[in-house]
Amino acid sequence: MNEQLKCIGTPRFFPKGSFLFRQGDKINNLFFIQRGLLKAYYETLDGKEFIKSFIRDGEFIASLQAIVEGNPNSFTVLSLEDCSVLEVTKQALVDQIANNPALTQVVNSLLLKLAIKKERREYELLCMSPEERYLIFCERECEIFTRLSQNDIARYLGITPVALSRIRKRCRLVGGCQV
Amino acid sequence: MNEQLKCIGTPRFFPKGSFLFRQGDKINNLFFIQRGLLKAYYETLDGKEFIKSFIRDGEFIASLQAIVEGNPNSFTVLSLEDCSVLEVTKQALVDQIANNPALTQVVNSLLLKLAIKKERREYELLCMSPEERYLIFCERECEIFTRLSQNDIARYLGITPVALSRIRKRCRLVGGCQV
DNA sequence: TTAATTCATTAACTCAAGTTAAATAAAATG
DNA sequence: CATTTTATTTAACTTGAGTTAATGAATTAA
Repeated sequence: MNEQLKCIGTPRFFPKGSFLFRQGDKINNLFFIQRGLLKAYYETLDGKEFIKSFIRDGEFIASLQAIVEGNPNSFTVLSLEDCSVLEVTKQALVDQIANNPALTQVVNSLLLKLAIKKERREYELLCMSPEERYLIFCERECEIFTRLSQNDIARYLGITPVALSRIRKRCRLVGGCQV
Repeated sequence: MNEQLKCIGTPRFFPKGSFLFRQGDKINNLFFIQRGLLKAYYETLDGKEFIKSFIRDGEFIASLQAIVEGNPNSFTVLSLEDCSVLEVTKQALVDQIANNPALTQVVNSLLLKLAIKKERREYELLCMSPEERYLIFCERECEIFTRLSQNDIARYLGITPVALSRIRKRCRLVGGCQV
C-alpha cells in the first residue's frame, strides 16, 4: 500500500456481505483493501457464478475496462468478511499524477503486478486440470483457503461444488492432500 | 506502434518457423511486431502444447516475468509467417524512459492494454465452454482465423484438434457457423 | 502425375465434470 | 437444547472432452 494513495483516498467500511460495486454499474473508483477479504465474480443470465479473483489486504480492485474505456463494469465485488478499504476516484488519481509524476511509477508497477497475476491465472486455466488447479490453490493460497467456502473455491477453479467435493475425496484417498 | 520506440529498436527478420525465444531462456528483450503472425505457447514435459496467444502486426510480445523478475522465461514464441519485428532491449527502454518521461505514459498504456486483454482471456477460459470460445474466436479474430491451422486454434482454445473438429461439425449441423 | 507428407475428420472407447436430488454434517437461530 | 438453515458429501445418470487409431483430404516434393 502506497502512502501517497492514502492522501487522496477516502476510508470506507464494508460489512461482510456487502457490495463494493456490481456488474453493470458505471465505476470510476479504485479500491485499495486494507483489511478483509472479497470476491470478484461474473454472473451469467441464468444465475451461474464464476469467481474471477479473491482480493485481500494489500491488494487493490478496480474495473480497468470500466475506468479506462468507460464501459459498464462486467463483474461484481462482494465482501466475504468485514472490510476496511480506501476508495480513490479516477479523477483524484489523475490529478495527483499530474502534480506528482513519481506516482506514475507506482501505477506502473501496480499494472505490471496485475498483468503478471493475470498471466499466471491464464496459465492455470489453460494448462492445468481442475484437480491440479485445486492442489496448487491449496498450496499457494493456504492463508485464505480456510476462510473460504468450498462453494467459492469451486467457483474460482471453474468447476461446480459437486466436482470439487469429488476431487477432494480423490486427493484424500491418495493421501496427498489432507486439507 | 510508437515512433519513439523505433529509434531505440533493432529491426529483425524472422522467417516462418523460427523462434523469437524459447521456454527456459533468459530474456531481456521486447519485440514489437511490424508484419507477420506468431504464436506464444507453453510446452509441458510430456510434449503437450498450450497456446497462450497469437501476436500480429501492431502488437508486442515480451516475457514480463522474465524481464521484471529475472526468472527464466516460461513460454516459447514461434513465427507462423515471415515476420518483421523491432527488438528493444530492456536497458534501452529504461534509458530512454530516463531521458524522456513521456515514454512512461506509452509503457503505461501498453501495460493497461495488456492487462485488459488478459482479463478478457481469463473471462473466456473461466466462464465459457470450448464451443462458445470457438464461436467467439471465429467472430472476433476472423482476420487471422484463416491464416491458422485447426491444430493451433484448438491449442489456443485449450482443447485437442479432435475436440475442435467435433465442435465444428456440431456448428455446421446447427447451421450457425459456416467457417 | 505420383508419392509422400501433413492436416482434418471420424469412430470407439474411457474418464471426468455437469446436473439433479437425496443424505449428512455443520452452523446459526430461537 | 432443539430447530432451522446452510454447507458439504454422495449417488445415479448424462454429456462432452481426451485418447488412440484409422480414414479421407489437401499440400508439398520428387
